Amino acid sequence: MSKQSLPVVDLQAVACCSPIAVRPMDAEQAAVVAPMFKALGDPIRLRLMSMIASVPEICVCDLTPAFDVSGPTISHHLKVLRETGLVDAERRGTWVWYRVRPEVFRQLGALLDVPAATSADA
Amino acid sequence: MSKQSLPVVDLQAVACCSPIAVRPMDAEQAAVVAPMFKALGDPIRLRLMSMIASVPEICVCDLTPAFDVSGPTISHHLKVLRETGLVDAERRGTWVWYRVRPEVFRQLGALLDVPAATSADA
DNA sequence: ACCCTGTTTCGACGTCTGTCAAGCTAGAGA
DNA sequence: TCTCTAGCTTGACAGACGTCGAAACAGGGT
Repeated sequence: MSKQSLPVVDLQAVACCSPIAVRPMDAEQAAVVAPMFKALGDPIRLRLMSMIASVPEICVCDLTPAFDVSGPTISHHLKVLRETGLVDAERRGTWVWYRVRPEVFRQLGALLDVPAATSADA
Repeated sequence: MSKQSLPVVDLQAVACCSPIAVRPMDAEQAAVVAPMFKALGDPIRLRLMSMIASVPEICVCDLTPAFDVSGPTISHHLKVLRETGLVDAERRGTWVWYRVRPEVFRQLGALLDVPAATSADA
């Protein structure tokens, strides 16, 4: 479980970024951030992420029934979200609980911010 | 050029969405939005997007030299961004100019917003 | 006509997706 | 404590999809 092996999401690299509508991203930043967007680029993972993000924490047993794919498939997708550092998992007794990593999630959102008066507003 | 064939980005479906940290996304919303995140899920496309978003508009001739891949490859990635509806292209004389579609871009960012006091803050 | 810019086509290669089967962990019952 | 069962994850595989470049094509200037 990722409780004891939290993926090192070079938060520095993300946290120091301005919104992409403000300053172009360099290659290293892009290499760190792209996998996160990629992880959200699958409908199932996006829904998983939204289900996890909209509550403090949620049990896998509540996630799986919401989809038409098998348990292992959900587990695979959750693994992608975990390895990308977007979510954190913890086993408590029989069940595994997932929750978002707010710092990572927030930074990701910050990249897409559109500052009030940006040229992109044209 | 996509000037005369702007991809219909069911903006309704996106615009009506709360941030995913507020309310889980249904399958249809996810199907519309996921391709956009997917488009940003490649380091080259992410950098292209950031270069385009950080200025009012930009010429392909300024984009291509910034990367170590061939012209056709850049063109491929730009096509993905175009077809996803994230950017718009227009030929003016010899060169093609790209610019973001602010509504789409803004809505995408809104999905990742973290409302001030959300449970995700735990 | 010729050249330049950018896109498209096509093919090779790698990566991702989803299922089945097996493995592992935790709690329940004897 | 030992075994049984449930819950999830991991491994291995086949099929689908994405990535990239060489070459061919179209649009525009001169």
